Amino acid sequence: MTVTIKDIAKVAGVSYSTVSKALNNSPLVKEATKRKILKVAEEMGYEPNLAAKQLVRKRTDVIGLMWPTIERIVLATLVTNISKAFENTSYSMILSVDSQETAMETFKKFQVDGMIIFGESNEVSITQDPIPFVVYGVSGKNETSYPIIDANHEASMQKAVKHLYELGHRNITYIGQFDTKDALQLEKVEGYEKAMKQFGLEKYKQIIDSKGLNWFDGYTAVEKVLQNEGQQPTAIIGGSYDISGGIMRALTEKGISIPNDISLVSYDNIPQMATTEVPMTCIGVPVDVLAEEIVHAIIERIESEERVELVKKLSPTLTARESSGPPRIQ
Amino acid sequence: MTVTIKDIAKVAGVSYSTVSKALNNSPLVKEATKRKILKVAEEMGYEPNLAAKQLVRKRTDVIGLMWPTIERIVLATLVTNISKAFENTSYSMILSVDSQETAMETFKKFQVDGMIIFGESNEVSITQDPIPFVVYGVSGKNETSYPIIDANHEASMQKAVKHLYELGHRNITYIGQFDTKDALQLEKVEGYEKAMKQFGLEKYKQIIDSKGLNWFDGYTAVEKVLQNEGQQPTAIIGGSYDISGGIMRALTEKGISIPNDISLVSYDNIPQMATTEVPMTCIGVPVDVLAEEIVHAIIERIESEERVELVKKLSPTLTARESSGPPRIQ
DNA sequence: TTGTAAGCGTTATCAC
DNA sequence: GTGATAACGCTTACAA
Repeated sequence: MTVTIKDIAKVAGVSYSTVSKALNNSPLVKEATKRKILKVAEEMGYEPNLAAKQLVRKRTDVIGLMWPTIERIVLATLVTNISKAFENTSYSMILSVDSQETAMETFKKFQVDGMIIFGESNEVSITQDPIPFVVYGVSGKNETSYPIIDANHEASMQKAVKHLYELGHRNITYIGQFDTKDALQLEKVEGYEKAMKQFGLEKYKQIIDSKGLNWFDGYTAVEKVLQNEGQQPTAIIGGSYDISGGIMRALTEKGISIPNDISLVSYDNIPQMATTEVPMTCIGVPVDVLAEEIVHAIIERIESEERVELVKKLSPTLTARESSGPPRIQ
Repeated sequence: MTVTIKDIAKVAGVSYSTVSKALNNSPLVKEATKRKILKVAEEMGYEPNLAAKQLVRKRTDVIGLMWPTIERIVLATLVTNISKAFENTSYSMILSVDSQETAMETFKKFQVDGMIIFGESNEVSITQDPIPFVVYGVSGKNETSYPIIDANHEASMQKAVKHLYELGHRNITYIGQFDTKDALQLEKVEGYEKAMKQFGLEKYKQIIDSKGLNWFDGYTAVEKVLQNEGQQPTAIIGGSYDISGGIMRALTEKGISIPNDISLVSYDNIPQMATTEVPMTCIGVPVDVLAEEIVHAIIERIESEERVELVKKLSPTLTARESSGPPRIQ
């Protein structure tokens, strides 16, 4: 038999409402009794019944995370981090890998207090729903009716170029996905272009379309770079963790030393960047920070009345590692 | 305000206990009233309250899936499929990506009816817990106290070799991870060895250690194969989806035609195999079948008393596609 | 500071 | 067939 507050009450010799108060750490109960009750509860192996609690409190302290496309590793890392971030809060998290509709159903059923939604294109259907949520994705230029957490991709590229510029680089090439509808990728490219302009490096500008976001896309793109006539880059910015991994591999195989011959800076600020063949300099919002922000955002959304600041753009960080250094003196 | 059965009762002009019965499709209520009540419920947008239901029924119809390592893609596909498989049942699924302990807590909190656990090495701590579960992983040779769903890896390799043998191949090389503690990988290698022996191909046996399970590991392994002296293989078996992808790429790049010069068969039977550069012949338990079996197993575990058949080994299927064909006539 | 009791939305057991 | 009514385990006024 599972033990309830009534059982505890009997053993502790108090009424069960007192037990309830003690368990909820209410100031209305004397310290001594509180301690005693807590001790008894502990001994009896009491586990609160969420369903009962929920029935009266009308809330679950649970957040649902909607993640329809589980097959991208950077997001996997983010999910893990979000999950961790919740451990320091009074909320816990459940995850659904179903379609938005199915996920919504599940979450409604469990009566989650809020939702985190991954994805760029968000169905309007969601908006009219009463349960609070935040979206992690590209905010774009248009207005939204729902809150979006986004990274400042422009600022990222700006920092990357600045870093390389200050090291002395001028020939800085960007390798990333270009011919796509993915707003995130496009923002990266734009950011690169702006930054190059800002530093007066327009004539050195070179964008290589990796065609995709995977390891191999970076690997093959290097070929294109090397085959290009004219000036060779002294530095490359890779558009994603996977792409940069491929770039690094390809350079190494060709006997091109990183960073002595070519410096490499990668988008995506995740811990895995520290353990690449050559530890990778990277830019982006560190994934743990990102996770914290997302968690914070949804909790605030739930707990506070005000609906300010729909779009939140997070500032990126540049983490310098061995893959970038000054260019070889010509 | 959310609508409850009492609200429905008022509108429909019946008692709320009748509403409850009607909603649960009880035979104790007249067809006519049932229809009326259902209609009213529909119109009022009634959504049952899981917490209340759970409080009295002592069950949730929810299964928890524990998935601590979200960063392997084959498992991602499996999770998606399991999630889908649950749609045809009365259960729904929630997912935790936390450690076993944290996940257990969450699941206890929600009072899930059962759990599916991914992983090979399973802590004993689990075993003494009252909530039913099944494990998906390698069953190995020793006894277990808990039910395991596993694929028959030996049979897979046997089918792969048989397929190639019957096409006329003799020089069949296996590329996979070898120097590892991962029981699953070792079983594959063992299976290959047994199968080669069975078909009298021992002298053609060749195992290439890919060192890892990723795309690039397959890609580089091809180099080793080609550099080997002596007979070149006319067929290769790749140890995983990713490995085989790398193998395929490497062969294509070297101008080696698949399947004309070399046939390729891959482990892992997932839909993605149909969309590789050359559609891939593969072996393994089809992921949808696997999902169905897992779902079936946990439900049975929950609903039936008998505790038979702890280990369940699933039979693999060979799906023939374009990447394998008869060897070129010498 | 503690206890009593109402109520959260259901299901299930009776009686009518 | 249908309707009262007692649970389920908990929180929370309100009373003592």
